[in-house]
Amino acid sequence: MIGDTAQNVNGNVNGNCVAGDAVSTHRRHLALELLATRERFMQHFRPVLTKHDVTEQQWRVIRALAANGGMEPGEITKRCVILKPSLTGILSRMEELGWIKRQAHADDLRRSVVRLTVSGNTLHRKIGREVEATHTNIVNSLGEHEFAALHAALDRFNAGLDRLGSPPS
Amino acid sequence: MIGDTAQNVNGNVNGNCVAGDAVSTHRRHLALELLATRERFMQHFRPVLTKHDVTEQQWRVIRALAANGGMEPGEITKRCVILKPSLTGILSRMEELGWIKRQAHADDLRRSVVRLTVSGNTLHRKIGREVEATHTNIVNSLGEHEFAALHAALDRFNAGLDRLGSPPS
DNA sequence: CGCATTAGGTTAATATGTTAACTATATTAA
DNA sequence: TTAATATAGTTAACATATTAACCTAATGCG
Repeated sequence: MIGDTAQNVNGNVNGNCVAGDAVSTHRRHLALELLATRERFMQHFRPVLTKHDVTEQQWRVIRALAANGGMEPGEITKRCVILKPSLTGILSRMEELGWIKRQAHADDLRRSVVRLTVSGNTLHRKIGREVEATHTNIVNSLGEHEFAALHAALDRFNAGLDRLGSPPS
Repeated sequence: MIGDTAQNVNGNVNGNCVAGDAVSTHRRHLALELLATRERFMQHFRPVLTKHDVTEQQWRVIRALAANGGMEPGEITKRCVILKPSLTGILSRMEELGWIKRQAHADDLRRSVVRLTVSGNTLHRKIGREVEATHTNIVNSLGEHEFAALHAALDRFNAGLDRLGSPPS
């Protein structure tokens, strides 16, 4: 990835705007940049997860359960940013792997409560150590300020989205 | 979504840290927050795309092609943050829909060049107008500063990742 | 030239994302 | 109490994500 200027067939370089574009093609695309940044960041952690045969989503669920101790699927979907139909399969597989268990809710027969098993907790500690170590390395390399600044910018942006309200679903 | 404090079965609230957690469960998770923020932001645009039966990924490709006029698949994967195996199917479907065409590369028989068709360009202008309008609404509501600040924070963070180099693949 | 290596894309298998429809249970109100 | 409605999860169908293996064409080099 060194020296590939990514010049396309038209002779344009790096997506610079060309005259005559009807719709704005030159502004920055926040959603794409959030995606790209997350992707670059995650690349540092993916080897750790892959090594332990855990998917990103499974790791998110494990971390949420380790932090909260017992959650209903509905809670998990919100905290882990996973849609309900996806979570159904994710939990099924995690249950088969013996990492979690589901128990029925006493009052409401629709609901259930998900918990980490002992081996699930063990897995969390094992992977967690490596993830934290990797994270610490990156923080030390980039500086805590960069992280704090990005978190702060995200907070302010989210606060703005809060004020804006929900989109017309 | 008003007044749901998300209290879990253990009585903990909002994922606050519990005593005795072996691995750090209280720090902020940047990757998750980038994902969540992007998701919340995208919710405002999803209705527009859905209305025109275009997926997020297809829209990214359309926008990239509209801005660059002709790209090789390899370029598209980088700009749109789509892996090669995924792009294969995405381009096939877009070709069937008549939005793009592929032509062979003169020199290198492995490569190909992807371009928007006339109807692909029409679709881009149509959706683009609505997307830009939505975007303008959000910017006006949140203030340009919030966007600029987040973009700047992302830039600085990415610069830090640049200095860090590629992860051990 | 002949061969090993590299690069651009595709295929395959499995997991997840996304929307809509559906089941079972709860809740609400007439 | 009953009928309408709402809620928690699942199922179904298709699109995309992810990794590994594969295929073909191009490159580098002896």
